Amino acid sequence: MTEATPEDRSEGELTRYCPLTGVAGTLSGKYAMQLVCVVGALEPVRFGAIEERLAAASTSTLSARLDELVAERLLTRTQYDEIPPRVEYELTEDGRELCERLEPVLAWAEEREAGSGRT
Amino acid sequence: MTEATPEDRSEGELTRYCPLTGVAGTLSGKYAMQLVCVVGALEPVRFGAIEERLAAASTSTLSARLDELVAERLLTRTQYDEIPPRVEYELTEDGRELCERLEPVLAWAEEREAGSGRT
DNA sequence: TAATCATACTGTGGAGTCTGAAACACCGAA
DNA sequence: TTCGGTGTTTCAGACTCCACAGTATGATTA
Repeated sequence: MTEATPEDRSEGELTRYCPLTGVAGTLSGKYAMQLVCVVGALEPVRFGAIEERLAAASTSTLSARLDELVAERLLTRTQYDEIPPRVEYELTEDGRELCERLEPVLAWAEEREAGSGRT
Repeated sequence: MTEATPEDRSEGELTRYCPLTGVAGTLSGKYAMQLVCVVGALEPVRFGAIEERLAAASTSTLSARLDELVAERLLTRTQYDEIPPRVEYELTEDGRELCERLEPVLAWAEEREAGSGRT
């Protein structure tokens, strides 16, 4: 019960980052963050187009991740009963909000990769 | 070679999100994002303090994640040869940049968890 | 007619990675 | 001698990912 160090670090917030539920957990999946941004950039976008951009991911992984994101209501899946089948993904409003916040992170990460002067 | 659909989506960017190297990969680890922000908020911070904030993660996971982040040069580890041992983690400049971009994401995610009106 | 194509997945097996509980190492203090 | 406080490492089990093949439908082609 040593609650003697609340660390009034002025930062103020410091909310409980603990349980990693919902979005935070979903975003830990491989390609999840990229996926959100890819959809955000191309929407409405079909499965095949996503595959092209994220060529490194397997279809099953993509499919799973997509399902998770839909379950989290970050994006919507619209299926057109045509032949051949067509499915389109779009961001929900929540998804768009997330995407906006995520983009700076990814952009920074890529830039960092690029200019990673090894020495 | 059907390069007929460059999708001049005006968004302009659309950089290759493909290989998921470096930071993007590291951030996919469980608690990685939270970890960066926790260190950012409390630095310089000791291992034990991190554990308190991220109580849901095990020490080994934390340790591994910390190592990865150090390897990515997102944070520094300073070990003091005292008894009992003391180790302090701090953000590097890169880490701080990342943290700044990450915080909006996490804040939003938490907020969303909180106000997840089920209907 | 029969074979082929296009799309968006789904299923399988195995390889690989990650996880948490507990044990470990250290040495001063009691 | 036993204890206490730190941070790291071990280990077996759980989980995730990948490559690849297969499913379904109907238009198109030979």
